[in-house]
Amino acid sequence: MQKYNPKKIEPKWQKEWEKQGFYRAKDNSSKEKLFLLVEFPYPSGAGLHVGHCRSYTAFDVIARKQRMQGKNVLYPIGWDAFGLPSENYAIKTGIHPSITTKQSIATFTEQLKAMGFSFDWGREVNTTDPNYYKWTQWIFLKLFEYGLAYKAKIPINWCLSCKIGLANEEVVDGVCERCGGAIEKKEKEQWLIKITKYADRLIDDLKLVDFPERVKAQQINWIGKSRGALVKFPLNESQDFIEVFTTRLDTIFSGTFLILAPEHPFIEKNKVKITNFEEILAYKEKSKKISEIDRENQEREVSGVALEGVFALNPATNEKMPVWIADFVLANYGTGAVFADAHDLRDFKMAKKYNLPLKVSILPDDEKLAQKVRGLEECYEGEGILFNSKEFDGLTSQEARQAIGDFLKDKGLAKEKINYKLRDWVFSRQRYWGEPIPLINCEKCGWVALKESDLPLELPKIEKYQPTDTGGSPLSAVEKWVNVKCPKCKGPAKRETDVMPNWAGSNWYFLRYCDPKNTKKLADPKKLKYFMPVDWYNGGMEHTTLHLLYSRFIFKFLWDIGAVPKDLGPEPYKKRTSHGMILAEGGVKMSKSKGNVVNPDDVIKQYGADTLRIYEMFMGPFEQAIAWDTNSIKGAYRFLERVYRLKLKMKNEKLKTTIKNGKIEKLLHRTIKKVSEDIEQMKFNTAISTLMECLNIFEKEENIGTEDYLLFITLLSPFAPHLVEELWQQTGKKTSIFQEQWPQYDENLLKEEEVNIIVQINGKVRGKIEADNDVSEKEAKKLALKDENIIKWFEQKPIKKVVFVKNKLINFVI
RNA sequence: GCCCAGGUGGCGGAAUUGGUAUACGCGUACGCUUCAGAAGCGUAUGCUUCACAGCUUGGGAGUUCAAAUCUCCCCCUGGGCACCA
Repeated sequence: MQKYNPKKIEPKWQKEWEKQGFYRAKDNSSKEKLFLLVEFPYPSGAGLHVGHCRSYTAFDVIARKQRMQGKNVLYPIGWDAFGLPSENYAIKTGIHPSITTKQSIATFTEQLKAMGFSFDWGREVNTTDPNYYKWTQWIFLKLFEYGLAYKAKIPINWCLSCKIGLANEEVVDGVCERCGGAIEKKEKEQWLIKITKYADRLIDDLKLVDFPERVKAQQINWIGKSRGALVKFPLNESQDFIEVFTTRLDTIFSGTFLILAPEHPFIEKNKVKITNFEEILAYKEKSKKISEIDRENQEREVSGVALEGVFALNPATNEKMPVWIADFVLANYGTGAVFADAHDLRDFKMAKKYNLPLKVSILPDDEKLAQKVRGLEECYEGEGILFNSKEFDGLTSQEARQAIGDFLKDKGLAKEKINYKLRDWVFSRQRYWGEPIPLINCEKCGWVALKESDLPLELPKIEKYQPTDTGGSPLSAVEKWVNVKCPKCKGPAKRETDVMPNWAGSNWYFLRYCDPKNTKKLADPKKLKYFMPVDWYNGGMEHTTLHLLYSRFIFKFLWDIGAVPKDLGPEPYKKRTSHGMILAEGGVKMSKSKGNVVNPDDVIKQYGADTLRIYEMFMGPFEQAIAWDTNSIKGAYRFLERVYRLKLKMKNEKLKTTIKNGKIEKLLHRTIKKVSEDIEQMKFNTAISTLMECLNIFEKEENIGTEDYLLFITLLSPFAPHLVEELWQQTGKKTSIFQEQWPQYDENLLKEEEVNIIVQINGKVRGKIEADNDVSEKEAKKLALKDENIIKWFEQKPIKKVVFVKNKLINFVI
């Protein structure tokens, strides 16, 4: 007997499908389009991860089904290939990143093809290809042209021993990730992008898209919009003032001192007045060493130092306020200064510690709590009724914010202000393996953009990938490349040597898929108009804040300047979903160092790609993280083997195609409905369990017609495409299963003629009766009371009440 | 601290419009097949009990004829955000 042999059938059909070009999306089609987007992988040396296989299989299932439903599906793939691992590898070995990248891409391609994914390989993009990054650079020049890219000095994490700037993610537990050395904040010139200009739109337009609520919440949270006021605190005996941002203007009457961030420019400016300047400098030095990550530790005790010799005035009470510095006040949020009062826990702790004055101005409703608050036994941070606030006494916090705001505004001491947590986006990296920034710095003309015709500005080949001692990019050592003539005045000038961050290439790749070979534009507007927006974007949770935010921003910008057609609307993605991670056995993360990485190649070798696909779709809910279980793969393999054997069994027994089996027909229509609906809702695990149930019945049933069997395998085809194609063509079909129509179900065939009705007594299940569909209450009652097993429970007691649910149950209350 | 998701057999999970809890799969046991093993097939499998029956969806209370599903309180796990003024 022939055995199910995936090793033989899988490569055969993969070749055949590629030859036929089934999966090419057509640029011009009268069909409705469907743009399915998965996050393109970083081609690492480690090879394809089983996690990639999970999400790519999920969308492959949807793509295959939707094609069979008549859609022109665009399901593309590409490579997000700039990045640190290749560069670090180059530093270690001297092998150019372009070589390692090429090798990795070749491996990934082979692996993806072995999975049988129906990608449109004709549209492959690669962020490190000059023909691609030409347009990444073009977008940067547009940002520059529209004044959204600017250079500024900002503090970065500086590793003292590696002499290199680190991203926040590279600082682990306050020390350098690579060498474990100390980190210091250092000011450095960086290119920044004014994403803050789009903050409101990035919040408001979330109304237009279908993203999970938590993803929307994360985006909103990251942007961190808060409404408040800017308040001026005049300085004693001076015209000067300190400006403070607050959202709690209602508490201003309890403001008893001011706290500045240690980095606040006020300190340097008022050097002369401050009598304990040495002490201040020491504190500043100390706080420099505390990284952002350590600041997150709330258990840390509050600390601070007074600026001796300086006083401010509370604009509401005119009372004198000491001015302090403390490291819990952040220089880059608000104005880098706060007014401290009894209604903020940190301020409260600080006042207690250093014996600073405290005053209460808000009282809670709760009398008992109010008593404690009044006695300064407890810090009350909530809203309440004003107290100790002159004419504003008795107002609610909300009313008071408005009233006090108006009062101070009249005196010119306050104005409304909306503040954002979102910072402008640092767009420079002092690295090699990234897109060169296409700008030239001329002593006379300043920053000058390259002409569009001079793009792409190719990354020069170099020998040394190590960053320079001064923290400059490795490119800054390539003098021939750096020293150029100014495009404007032809005088001596220097290229920018920083490169773009990883995000640059992934911000807009979905646009390039619509028209990947265009040399004149980033993509033809006509093609964009047809394929965009992305109908459904799936990716990892780790990208739902930054990548999503950045790419939404870039799309909006391109939309604003007319680089993408206006009628598309301001959002690139209609719908976003996230897949759960695949963990190693035991629920820990897969990692090379732990040696628990599952290689998809090994699974394919042992069981075949179809088994891996079925297993990963069946293992659990798609959006949930789940641990790998080697044992369970067998179940997926057994299922496919049984499907294969059923075909053989049918052939041997010479079953005819004409068998009409009402029971099986009904089963199939129920299965069509459930599988079709489950796929669209990404409930792949229950879709497969429904198919398994169907097979279980098929195996027990003698009278299965070929037509029934073919319908069943059609439903299985998106999950196990190779096996089904093989079985399909073995029945003598000359064309591919994937040229077929997706089956439709008949509403009338979903109903059963007979139903089981549960009989309950006092809510407990005591039996069940078989009855015709839609049986009446009266009839059901009669049937139930005939049954001896049910009657015995009544024990002569009278029936108080009967609850009847049609086709489900009858409950007697006695 | 705040926000979100979740807690169901030995395991992954199903059922959330309130209406048979444990579908489907893994594992386990026994049997068939085999020289033997692997694979396969069949049967059983929530817990307690010889049985009758009772109990069971993190814990507690409540609403209801009826609760995994709804309400309240508490506990735990995972994820995100966070000295944000």
